[in-house]
Amino acid sequence: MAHDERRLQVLRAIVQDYVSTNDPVGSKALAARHDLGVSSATIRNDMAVLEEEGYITQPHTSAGRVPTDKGYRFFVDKLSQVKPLSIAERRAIERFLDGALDLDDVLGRTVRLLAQLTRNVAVIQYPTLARSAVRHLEVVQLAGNRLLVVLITDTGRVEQRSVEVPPVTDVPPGTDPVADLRALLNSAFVGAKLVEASVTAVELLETAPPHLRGLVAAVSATLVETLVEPGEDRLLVGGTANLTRGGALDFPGSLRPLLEALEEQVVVLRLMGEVAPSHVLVSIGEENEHEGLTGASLVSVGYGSVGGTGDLALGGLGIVGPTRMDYAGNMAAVRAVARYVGQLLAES
Amino acid sequence: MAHDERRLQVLRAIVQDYVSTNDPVGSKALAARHDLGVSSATIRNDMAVLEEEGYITQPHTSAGRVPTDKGYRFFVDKLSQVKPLSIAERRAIERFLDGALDLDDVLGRTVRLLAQLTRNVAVIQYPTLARSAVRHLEVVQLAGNRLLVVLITDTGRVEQRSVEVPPVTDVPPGTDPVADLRALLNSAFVGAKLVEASVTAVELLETAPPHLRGLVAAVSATLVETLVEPGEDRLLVGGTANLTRGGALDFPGSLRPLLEALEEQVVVLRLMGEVAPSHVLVSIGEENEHEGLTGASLVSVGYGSVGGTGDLALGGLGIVGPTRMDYAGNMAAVRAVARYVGQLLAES
DNA sequence: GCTGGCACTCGCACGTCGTGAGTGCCAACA
DNA sequence: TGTTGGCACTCACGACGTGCGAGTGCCAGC
Repeated sequence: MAHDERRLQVLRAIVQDYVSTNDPVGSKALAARHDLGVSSATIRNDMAVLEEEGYITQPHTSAGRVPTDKGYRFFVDKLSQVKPLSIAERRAIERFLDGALDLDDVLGRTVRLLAQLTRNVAVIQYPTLARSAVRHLEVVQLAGNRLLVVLITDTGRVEQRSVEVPPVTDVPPGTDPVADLRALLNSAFVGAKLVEASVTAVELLETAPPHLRGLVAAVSATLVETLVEPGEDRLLVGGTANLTRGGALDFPGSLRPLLEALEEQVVVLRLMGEVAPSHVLVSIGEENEHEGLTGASLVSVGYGSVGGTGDLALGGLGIVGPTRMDYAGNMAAVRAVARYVGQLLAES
Repeated sequence: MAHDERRLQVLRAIVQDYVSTNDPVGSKALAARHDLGVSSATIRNDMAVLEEEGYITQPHTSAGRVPTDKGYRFFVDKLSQVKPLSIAERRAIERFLDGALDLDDVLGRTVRLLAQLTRNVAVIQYPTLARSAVRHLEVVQLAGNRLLVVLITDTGRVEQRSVEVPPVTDVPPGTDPVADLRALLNSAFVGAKLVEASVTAVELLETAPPHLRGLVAAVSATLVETLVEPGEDRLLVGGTANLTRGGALDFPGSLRPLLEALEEQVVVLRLMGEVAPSHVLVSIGEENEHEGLTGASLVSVGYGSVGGTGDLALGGLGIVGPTRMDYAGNMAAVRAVARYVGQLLAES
């Protein structure tokens, strides 16, 4: 029907106008700013229907209309057109990210870049341990019966854990248990995916020389814990200052809960969940379960790719902002940055 | 003079009342809440003098008085009495920090603890590299001619750097340059303070076998850069949600500049500068040079101690909050936490 | 099914005004 | 000389009233 078609255009126009002006948009203004070919009266009728269907709402009688979460959702799914990045933006991405050396550096630059590009809070997850492989393991003796185990993954991530180990007995003369342990661990784990580590650990324990078994058991246990627990994934957050853009308008319930949610990284990590590099995930307002985020939207996507299918990501990155955001632009920015980061990491 | 004495008590009372109520305090309320033994009229006279001297000011005619930065400064220097922590607070510190294993864990817990205890933003600096000694160096071959160098310090801090190295020529048969490099670096650097590293590096370069000199030079250069540059010090920030406590009252110019300053860690790091474990440093409002912090105060102190004199700290920790804060309480909390963290780190 | 017209609603900005906390000054007192 | 009660004055703030105007819903006509 021609009706439906136009109604959707009205919805699109409302979203666009509201996002750019931050004022509830009325039928008259809409007719003036977009040539929809109909009068404001007709638009009013359409708006009434849209409101009845729950896509828009009015803050108070005789104010303009504002999109609801459902309205944004529809806009994102059906109405928004891919918005190619400007050349300046593409350039900014390259200029910003080229020259990064370490993983830390790459992620740090990325988060700043995304925050600047989208003028929102940017988040990036460290490459998830579960999908990484072991490049090297280092064991250093600490005071007492504690060992420091340093894990270096093929993505360049470095994690350390302090491990309490049982005392070693029956050491064959002329050998160094720590050095032996190091050699043993490396020969067993290097090159293995971390998901397989628990299996490897069991095998290793059986074949290890008796006097090292205590050490191997303790260290393996820590390694396995470290990666089974998804809470161990780390998140980098940047651009929180952007939350204050637009005064207190954007986040009515004050931004305290939002800041809390961002500090409790788990919340955001769970939301980003299983993002794939191929598909930008948008989570709008009330769709977010955590209460601190119910007034915000998250746009995220996976970066890097693991395995042949390319549908597993090394980690996720994205932005957090008011529901009233430029979804099309932000989706494009997030996707472009993720792609570039993926390339960068693949090179090293 | 008895005069002066009483005037100072008036100033103290004003600071205390204002901090707890967040309302400009008038002569009458002051006379009612504190028994200063004089009437409100007399207090008015004292207030006039205090205002003339710049310790207090009135937001507008016929409102109460509010302390100026100078007033807070005087209060902190001369008037505040040490406020011992409650038993509950001491307990909280122990409960919160005991059971931490890694350095990361200790610092993470500390920052959360401080934020919770003082209800402000907490910051903690990683143990500064310059004052740490090398416990171990690890070298891992990356793709191409890149090496990953991992530095483990005696404070448990782990830092990695990716180093571009020149191709190695004239490798004697049967030797592994990377393994040789690792052995060489460890025998030279382990146990050495990082401040002396540049000297050590020069010596090492002279004695190294010719075919390894390129590698040694590149890696040493990176190591030296890493620690000479104080900007490499890292900062952990927590409790930013506390900035929103008290609505927009506390930070009139909105908290955007403050959030920016906190993200630009350098700013805070420079402010904490050379904190000693023995002395709590308070930096109030306009005393802070960085413009984002001119509406805030920083209370910081060093933790851990290096060398016999005990006046060099491993790093600093502290809190950032509105100038209108409970200085006495916060100074006590910061000092107590720092002392405890110092103990924790000394044990390991 | 679209349009212009019209009556109606109601949040917001603005001006007025009373209130009260707080001040400065002064004369009297110790 | 320092303290006190008294008094006139100031002025931010909140309550109240009001006009404006954007926006709406509805209806008759095309």
